[in-house]
Amino acid sequence: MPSNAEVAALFEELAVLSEILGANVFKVNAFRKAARAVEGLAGEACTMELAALKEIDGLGASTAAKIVEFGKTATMSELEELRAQVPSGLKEVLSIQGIGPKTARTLWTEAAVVDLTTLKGAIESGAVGKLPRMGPKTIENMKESIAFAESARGRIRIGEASPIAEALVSELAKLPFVERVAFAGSLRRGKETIGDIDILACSTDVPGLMAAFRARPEVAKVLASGETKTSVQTTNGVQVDLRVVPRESFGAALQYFTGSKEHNVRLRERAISMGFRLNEYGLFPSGADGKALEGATAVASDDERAVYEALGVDWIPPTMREDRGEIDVFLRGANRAEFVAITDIKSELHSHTTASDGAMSIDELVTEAARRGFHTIAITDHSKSQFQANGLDEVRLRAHIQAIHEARSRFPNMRIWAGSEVDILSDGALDYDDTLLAELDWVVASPHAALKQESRIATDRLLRAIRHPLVHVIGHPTGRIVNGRPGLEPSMNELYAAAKEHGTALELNSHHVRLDLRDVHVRAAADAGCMIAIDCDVHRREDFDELRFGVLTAQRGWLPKSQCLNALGADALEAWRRTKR
DNA sequence: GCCGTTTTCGGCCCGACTGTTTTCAGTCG
Repeated sequence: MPSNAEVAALFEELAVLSEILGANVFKVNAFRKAARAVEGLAGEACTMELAALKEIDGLGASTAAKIVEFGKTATMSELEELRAQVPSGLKEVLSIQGIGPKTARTLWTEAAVVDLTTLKGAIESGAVGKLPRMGPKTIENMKESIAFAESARGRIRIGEASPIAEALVSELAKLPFVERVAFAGSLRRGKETIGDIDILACSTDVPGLMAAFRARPEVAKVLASGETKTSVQTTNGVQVDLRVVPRESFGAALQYFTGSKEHNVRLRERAISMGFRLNEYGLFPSGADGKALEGATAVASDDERAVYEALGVDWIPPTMREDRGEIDVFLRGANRAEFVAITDIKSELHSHTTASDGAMSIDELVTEAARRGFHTIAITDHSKSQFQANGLDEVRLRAHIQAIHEARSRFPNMRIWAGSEVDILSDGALDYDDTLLAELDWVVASPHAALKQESRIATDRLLRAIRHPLVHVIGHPTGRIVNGRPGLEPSMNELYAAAKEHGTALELNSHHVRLDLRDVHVRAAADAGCMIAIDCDVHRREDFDELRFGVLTAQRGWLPKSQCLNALGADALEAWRRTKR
């Protein structure tokens, strides 16, 4: 069964192709809106009935029918027709900075451009220069953008972008003429990958701030520098944009530059319906004709929270600003769950010691967990099949269990569980027999090998582990690596249903290269009533710091505190553990 | 193509910037 992400990609393609063909921009937007609606869906779109699909905000008769058609026939006839009309290479032409749908269409129809190669040829031959609005400056920019696209690294992982952004913000904050500085954009929203880093600042000396920014040692190249915006490329290839705004607009600008674009569109629509206009300078009353009132004072502008509140909405966490229904949930006075926060996390349920491939001893690990304010730590070294990770055979595991039990007397205030991260073998069997598993306090079962299995086989493999009566948690359920490998692609809905039925938790592995479950999975699992364990899969001391990425992802998945194992108190968590023993 | 406590038709978010223009189209975020 095709995933929602696949269906969303088809609507996105539909949008791009119809855009190139010169379709009504609102129709194009409707396709994009449909893509987001499908992406954010809890259930699997292709299994839903036409009537149910039409009820979804952003889908209508036409888009719902396309989903049904795709579910039945694995094709979308309208998309196939568009694909037949537009050269497939035009999509890469459209992805070049500065080339939009109008230009792409003109290049194609007037200069026979069908991909990047023919575009470069048409520039060299002078054919592009003969087109309307194609002056020397535009062509020069186009050449640079092509070169950049051919060398660009693409999006980087949040765990790589965060340290760069935090270091820059903290250095800029030290400058005497900097009043406020913060990062915004997808980094603030906690997305798993980041395209570029947006930093927002207020300063009493804007030229001085711009100069100081350009002079930072991590800056490799200044891409552009004006009165309100400077763009640079850092030595590790990341683009950073610094935008300077008036102090009284900081809150509105922070809201605006945090996005997402789609969330902002919804918020502005709401502003209009309430007789306001919202932009990056503030929320302003509008006149009877809907236009901005000349010289009107902002209702809210310096404080981001006030912008939301003036629109009758409680402050929405940046992680949830994706136009997935959050504005309705945060309407003032609406009933909603308490979503998990990093301060709620009081246990680590997946960790490794030097017994397998970790860097800390049992005592070092427990000491660090205690220092972080946790009440419980589960020690879960690798099982025997993970020989490259020094996995424990039965004899070593029994000795390790003994050593963990002995550590309890040295840490009377900590609950220390003897556990294992047991491999889920390719057929779904576990790497130890049930007798040994029953001697453990805590069992995390994870797939490590055979991560390219066909979907049905992967589903059955994971279902077998979920149904196993001695398994507490399924660790990094898909085995994907962000920007690395796709991992297993099981039928997630079957996993959620089984996890709910058998009382088995699913892990959200916090490490920024894993983030597995991913945000949309967390949302669907939470809707299905599953319990989620947010774990750091600790190998080294600093791995505990990965927790923030796990919590950001959990918030992006709207995880209620009540469905997060690590947010339970010590006794409640103990009681949950015992349901499997 | 979607949507409706003004609407089933006629709207659909907003401003900055750039390069090309002689008043604005196109792109971007």
